Amino acid sequence: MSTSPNISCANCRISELCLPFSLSNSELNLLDEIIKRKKPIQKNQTLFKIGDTLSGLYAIRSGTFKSYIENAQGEHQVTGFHLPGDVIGFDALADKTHPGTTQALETAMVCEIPYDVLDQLSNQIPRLKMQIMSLMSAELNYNQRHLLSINQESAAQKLARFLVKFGDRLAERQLSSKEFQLPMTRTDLGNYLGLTVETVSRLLSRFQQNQWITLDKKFVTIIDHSALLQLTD
Amino acid sequence: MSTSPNISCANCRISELCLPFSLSNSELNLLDEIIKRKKPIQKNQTLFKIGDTLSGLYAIRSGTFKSYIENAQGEHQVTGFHLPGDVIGFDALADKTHPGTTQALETAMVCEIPYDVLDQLSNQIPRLKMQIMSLMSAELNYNQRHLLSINQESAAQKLARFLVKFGDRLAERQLSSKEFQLPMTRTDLGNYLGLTVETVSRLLSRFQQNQWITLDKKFVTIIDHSALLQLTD
DNA sequence: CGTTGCATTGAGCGATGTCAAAGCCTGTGG
DNA sequence: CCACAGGCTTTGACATCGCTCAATGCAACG
Repeated sequence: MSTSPNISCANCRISELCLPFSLSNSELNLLDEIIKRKKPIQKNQTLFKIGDTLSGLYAIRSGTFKSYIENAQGEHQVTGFHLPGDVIGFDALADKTHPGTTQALETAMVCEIPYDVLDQLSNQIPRLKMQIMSLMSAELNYNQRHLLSINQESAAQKLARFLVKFGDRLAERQLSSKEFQLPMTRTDLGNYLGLTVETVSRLLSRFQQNQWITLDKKFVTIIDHSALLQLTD
Repeated sequence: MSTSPNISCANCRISELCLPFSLSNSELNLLDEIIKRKKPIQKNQTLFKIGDTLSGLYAIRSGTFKSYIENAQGEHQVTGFHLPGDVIGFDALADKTHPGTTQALETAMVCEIPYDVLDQLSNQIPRLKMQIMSLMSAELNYNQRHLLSINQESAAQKLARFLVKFGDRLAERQLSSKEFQLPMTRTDLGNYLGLTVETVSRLLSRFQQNQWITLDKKFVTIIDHSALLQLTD
């Protein structure tokens, strides 16, 4: 089954990721009607920008994205990387405006869930409302864990944890947790982890020397998973 | 008007903070019926602990709290400080279990909004549902900004920003943004900001030497607000 | 009045940032 | 198809900010 533009929610292979709750067929069909399938988004194109009015939430069908906010001087802070099945845009619900920019790291497909219709529909389908709250809650949790890592771990620990977690997220999507592409640049990765590019590069080299991973540009193979894990706790 | 245990939502002086949306009187009365007013929570007592089953959300009527999560070794990461009017517990919605502990920093009063009733009521009052999502979204935003500060700013910048922001949050509550108690220990503050106690202590001393603040134990007076602001951008 | 937790201050060091240079891809246009 | 430009990555030398370790001070409380 492909992720072609015209597939329905009921048949979408990532529906259990983006809205992983047991909706009835009739509920799924309701949802299906409101979802807009957008045309492909090319690498480096933005899905929305800082200050854009909230149009809707987005479920990623394929491809990966990064999100970032800016400080007063226009410097970026990468706030997350998003994979197929992720739903993004929750941070815009508060003031109906996106606080950050979300940009494709490779060609991607998304479904838009228009905000106003979602609002109505979540009244008709209580489970949908709960599901959205649950996703937002999970994001809060994820960010808390990230803060813990950022604040308390060494550069090597942060990077090792990132690699393992990224693999875990891929595994949830039936992909290999041990062999994968890192879709982001070293700079983006360093920015996310609070490290400089140079540190990221040096550490990746060291991990490779230690025979913990192999590296071919953006392609990572985790050889010694337990060594990485051990570093993180 | 006091924050006595038996006051109704309609008359609560912080209702526009904890649920700052225009509910009709009948809606307010509905909300009023479900809210449990808890007995006072003493300093160092916990409101809930890591792993506790979600009972409900909590609106703080008076007092302050800190929240923290733990890593595998039991080390704490302070994830936030909560003031009157804040609603906490959203991070437990995902798996109906609190991922962290919330502890009173001084004697406090809270209202509990039982989860199951909230769930039902949010179906009857769509605006309540939106309000909750909005609060969660705002928390996501706040955490993103915190990450930016943690990752990109120097120790002095982080601390200066914290002092200004804390003052701002007090101002939103009609309290002085320039003269206030820091309810947390230096250790908690350092932990939150990703700094050691010693660094926090040294910086506070330096800020005082620079005539930017005065310090008397936990009581802070901001003398040169603009100097602190300037440091942060 | 002793104990205990919290805060302050100093000295020294090390992890990570900064600065610099070179190499390597990728995409583009001739 | 090749040459070039620009961006990304790697590696090295060096500097420094904030951490670690240690000691002292201070206040609250039993």
